[in-house]
Amino acid sequence: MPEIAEVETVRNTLKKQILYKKIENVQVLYEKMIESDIQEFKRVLKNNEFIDIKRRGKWLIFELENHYLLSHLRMEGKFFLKKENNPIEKHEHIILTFQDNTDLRYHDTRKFGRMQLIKKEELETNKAIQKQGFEPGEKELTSTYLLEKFKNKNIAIKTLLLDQTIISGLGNIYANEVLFASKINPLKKGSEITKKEAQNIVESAAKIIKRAMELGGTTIKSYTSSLGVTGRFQQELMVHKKEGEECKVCKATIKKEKINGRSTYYCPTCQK
DNA sequence: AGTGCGACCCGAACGC
DNA sequence: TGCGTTCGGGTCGCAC
Repeated sequence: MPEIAEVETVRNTLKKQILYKKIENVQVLYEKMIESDIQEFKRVLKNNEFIDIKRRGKWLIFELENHYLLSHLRMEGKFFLKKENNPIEKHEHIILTFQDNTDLRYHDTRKFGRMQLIKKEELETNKAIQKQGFEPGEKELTSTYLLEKFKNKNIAIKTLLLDQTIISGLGNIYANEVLFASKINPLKKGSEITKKEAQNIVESAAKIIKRAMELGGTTIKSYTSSLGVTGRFQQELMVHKKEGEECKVCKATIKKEKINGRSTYYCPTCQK
C-alpha cells in the first residue's frame, strides 16, 4: 500500500511528466471516487493545467491556477500515463486526457482511493489536510511533541504511530519498522513511552522514511507505463511480513500479532 | 475526550 | 475442480 515514501515517489515522477500539459478531456468512470461535485470537477479540470504537485502526508495535492485537486491513493491507488488510444482497463476509474494524446489514468483495484477538487482558499479549512500531524524528518516532530500526544493514551504505541493526526505519513509497514529500529514493543501503551523512546521514534522515523524515499518506497512496482520503477526499500525491511524468519539482529523468531485489527510484526527479544 | 469498530471494496487465500 | 467464505488495510463516522 502506498505510504508517504511511495506517495513522494509518485509526486516526483508525475511532476516530470504532466505539468503544464493542457487537459482536454475528463472521464469519471466511478463517481464515488470523487468526493466533491462531479460536474464542477470536470468543468474546472477541462482546458486547465497542473502547475505543481505538492504533498501533505499521504495526500497528493495537484495545483491548478485557482484550485487544488486532492488525491489519496489509500491502499492500491496508482497513476499510469498511457497513450489515449490504449483500451481502458477494468480498474481505471478517472482519466484525464492531455492535448498531446496521452492520458493520466487513476487505477485502483479496490476503489478505496478518493479525490476532491477544492478552491485554493479552502485548503486552509480542509479537514483531511489540516488534521495531519508533523511528518518524519520535519523539525517540529520532536520527542517533547510526541510525549505530549502520547501522555494520556491508553492504547498501543503501534496504533498511535498509525494515527495521522500525530505523525503524518506512517502506514503499517513503516510503523512496524520504526518500532523495531526504536526497540519498542508494539503493545506498549502510549502513556508508558519514555523520553528516550520518543527520541528513538523521532530519529528512526526520519531515517527510515528518508531512506525509503531514496529507494522509491517499498510496495510500488510500477506507476507509469514509461517508468517501471520498483520500490527497493523492500530489500531493507527488518520485520514487516517476516513472520517466522530470523531477526537480523539477534536471530530470534519474528512474531506476527494483530493489534487493533492490523498485522504487527516484531522481534520479541529486541523489542521487550 | 478517548477508544473501538463497522463500512467501504474486491482479489487472493483459504476451506470444504 | 469449483464453489463459497474470509481476510486485509487507510480513513471516516458513529456508538459507547
